[in-house]
Amino acid sequence: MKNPKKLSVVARTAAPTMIDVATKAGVSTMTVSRALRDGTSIAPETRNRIMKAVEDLGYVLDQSAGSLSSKRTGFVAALIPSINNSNFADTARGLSDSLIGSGLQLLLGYTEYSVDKEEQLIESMLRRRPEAIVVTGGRHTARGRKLLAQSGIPVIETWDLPKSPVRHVVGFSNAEASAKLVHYLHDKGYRKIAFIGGTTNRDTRGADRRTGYEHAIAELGLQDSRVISFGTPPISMKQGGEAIVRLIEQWPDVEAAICVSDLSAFGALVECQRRKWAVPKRIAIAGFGDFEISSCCYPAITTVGVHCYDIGNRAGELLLRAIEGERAGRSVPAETIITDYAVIPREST
Amino acid sequence: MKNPKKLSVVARTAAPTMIDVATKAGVSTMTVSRALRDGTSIAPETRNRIMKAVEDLGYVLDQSAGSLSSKRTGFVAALIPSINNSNFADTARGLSDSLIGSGLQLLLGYTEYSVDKEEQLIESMLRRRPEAIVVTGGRHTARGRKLLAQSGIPVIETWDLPKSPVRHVVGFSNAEASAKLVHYLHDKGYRKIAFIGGTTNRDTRGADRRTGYEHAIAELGLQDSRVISFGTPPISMKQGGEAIVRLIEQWPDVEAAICVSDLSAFGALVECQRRKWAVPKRIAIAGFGDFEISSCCYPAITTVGVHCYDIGNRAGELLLRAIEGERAGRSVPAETIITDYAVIPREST
DNA sequence: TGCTGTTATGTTAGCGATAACAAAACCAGT
DNA sequence: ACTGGTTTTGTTATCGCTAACATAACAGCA
Repeated sequence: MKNPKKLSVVARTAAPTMIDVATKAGVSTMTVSRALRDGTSIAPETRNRIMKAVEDLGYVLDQSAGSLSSKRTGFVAALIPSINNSNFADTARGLSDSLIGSGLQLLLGYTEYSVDKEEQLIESMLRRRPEAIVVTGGRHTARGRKLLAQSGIPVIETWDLPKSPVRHVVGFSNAEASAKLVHYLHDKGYRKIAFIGGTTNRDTRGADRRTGYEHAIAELGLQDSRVISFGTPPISMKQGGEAIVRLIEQWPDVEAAICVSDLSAFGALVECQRRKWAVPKRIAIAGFGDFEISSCCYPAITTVGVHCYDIGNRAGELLLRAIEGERAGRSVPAETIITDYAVIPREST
Repeated sequence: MKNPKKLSVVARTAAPTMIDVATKAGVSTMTVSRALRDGTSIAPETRNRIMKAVEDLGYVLDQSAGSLSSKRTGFVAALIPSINNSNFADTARGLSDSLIGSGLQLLLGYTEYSVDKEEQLIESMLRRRPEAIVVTGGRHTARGRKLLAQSGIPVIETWDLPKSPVRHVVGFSNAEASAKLVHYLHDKGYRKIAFIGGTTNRDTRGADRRTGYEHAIAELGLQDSRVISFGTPPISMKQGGEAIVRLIEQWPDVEAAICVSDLSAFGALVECQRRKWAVPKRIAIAGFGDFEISSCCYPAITTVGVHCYDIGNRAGELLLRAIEGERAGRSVPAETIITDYAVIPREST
C-alpha cells in the first residue's frame, strides 16, 4: 500500500519485477527466482513470504528475460498446414500430450499448405529460439530447409517419408497408402477407378496420394487413370461435390472414386445422394484420413485410417530424447519412425 | 552414413550472435540491429555487407533478447476452446488477418473448454508478455480473471456478452440467438421443440444457448421444455446421433430439435436417416454455427450463422487501437462491439 | 568445542539485443 | 573553406532474469 517511492505518475505503475518481489519479501532476487521455479533449497517459511509478496504485487514471471539468461525458452514449435483439419489437430494433440511433464510448451504455426508461408513461419519461430521444431511434410523452400538444417535444434519432419530428410522423420508413405486403397477396390471388383484431388500440388501429401494411385493403376494393368483435379487444396466438401459431377460427365463408365480426403469424399457422397446416384451401386466412393464424418455419415465412407495422434506423440517422444541427448552432449543419430495406416472398409464401396 | 566425429565437434559452434555479424561486416552491433529491422538510415552498401554476413553465418535474430530490451514482444495471445472447430478457427483467421502489417504475430492456446486449463494458459501466456490477449467467453476462474485484469495489456473477451467484462468485448448473445431460432421454428408451426446439448456447463456458450431456448419456450407459452443433455462438450456427431434417439424415446411427440452445434445436428440427422425418420417431416432438426457441413449435407441443416471471422477481425482491430492508444499514453475506454448473427433456414426444418 | 557436511541464501557477471544519446561523415550553398 | 543540416554510424547503459560460484547458517557427531 504505502510505497515511500515518489508517487509514480497516477495509477500507471510499471509492471512489478522480481526486484520488487525480493524487496517486499526481504530476500535477494535469486531466492525469489528459486522459489518461483523449482522451490528446492528454500526454507518453507521464506517461500511463503515470497509467495505472499508475489500474490500481493500480482507479479508474473518474465519468461523472455529468464530464457535469455538460462538459454532455455521452454517451447517447441510445430508447423501444420491448417488450423482446422482434425487430422493435424490430432497430431498436435499427440505432440502436446507427449510434452506434458517436460516443462515444454507447444507453439503452433499454420502454413496454409504453402511452403512460402512455411518459410516465413520457420524463421519467425527460430527467432524465438524454440528447443525443437516439428514440420509437416518433407517439402520446403531452399531457404526454409537451410534454416532448419542450421538451426542447431532437433528437427522432425512428419506425415511423410522424405527422400532426403533434414534430420528426424515420423510418418508414412502417402503414396503407398493410396496404392493400398486402389488394391482394396480392385479386390472388391472395381476396375474403372478414378481419383479426385486438388489442382495444384501445394498439398504434397495430396500429390503423393495421387502418385500412389497412378502407380497402382499401372501396376494392376487397369485402364488409363481418370483424374479430376479441381480446386485449390485443401479441397472442401463442396468442391468434392462439384468434382464428382465432372467425373461422371467426363467418364460415365467410372465405377469408383478415391478422394484425396474424407471431406471431399463426403461432399461427393452428398452430391450423389442429391442426384440419386446410388452409392456404392452406381459409384463407389472412398476417402482418406478417417475423419469423424466418414464413419458417421450414411452410407459410411471407406477410408484410410492414419495414426495421426501417434505421429504427433512419437514425434514428441523423439524430440524429447533428442533435446536431452544434445544437452548431455551426446550426438543424436537421425531417426526415422514409420507409423501405421490401414484401409477401413465401410458402406460406400 | 559415416560421420567423422571430429567434424561434428567443429561444426557444433555456438549459434552466432549479432556481435559475430557485426565483426564480420566491420560495423557495430547497433548498425546490424538497424539493418535487420527497419533498414532506415543505413547506407545501402553497409546494409549489403551486413546482409552478406548474416547469410554467411546463418544468423537468425534472437527475438527474446530484442524484446527484453525494446519491451515489445511482437505477439498477441488468443485463447480458443478447441483447435479443431471451424468456428473458432475462423475467428483466429480473422484475428490473424487484422494483425497483418502490424508486426504482431498471433499465438494460439487451446483451453479445451476448461476454465482451469484457461487459467494455466493465461498465466503461461502472460509470462511471455504478449502485447494484448484475446479470450473466448466471459467465464474464467477467479485467478484467471485477476491475472487478466492486472496484466496491464488490452484484454478482449469474445463470442459472448459477459455481464461484467474484464475490459473489451467483441461478441453476441448466444442466448438471444438461440431464442431467435426457437421463434423461427415456432413461426414455422412447430410447437414441441426440444434442445440437445452437452451434460455439463463447461461450454458456457452451449449453456447460454440452452438458457435462451428455455426462456423462449416459456415466453411463447409452449409446452414444458424438453432437454436432452448428453456427453461432455463439445459433443460430437456421434453423440448427436445418440441424443436424438433418446429424445424420441423419451418424448415421442417431439416435432423439432435444436442442437447445440451443427456437428451434433449432423449426427442427429444421419441417425434419423439410418432409422428412416424423415427430416423434417417426422422431426425437424436445427443446428448452430453454420459450419460447412450444415450447408453441404442432405437435407441441408437450418442453423444460426455467426460472423466468426468478423469477431476475430474486429477484435484484432480493437486490440491494435488499444495497443496504440496505450503506447501513446492515452487512456483507452472499454469498448463493447456486438456482432451480427442470423437464422439461416434450410431443408431440415 | 571444533569439525564436517548439508541446506539456505547472497553476489557477481553476464545472456543478446535495443533505446537514447553522441559523434562522425557527408553535402550543398555560400 | 566554412556553416548548418542531414545521414550514417558508434557508445553506453540498461532490460529482467538466472548460472555459477561464494558464503552464511545450521545441523550432527566425535
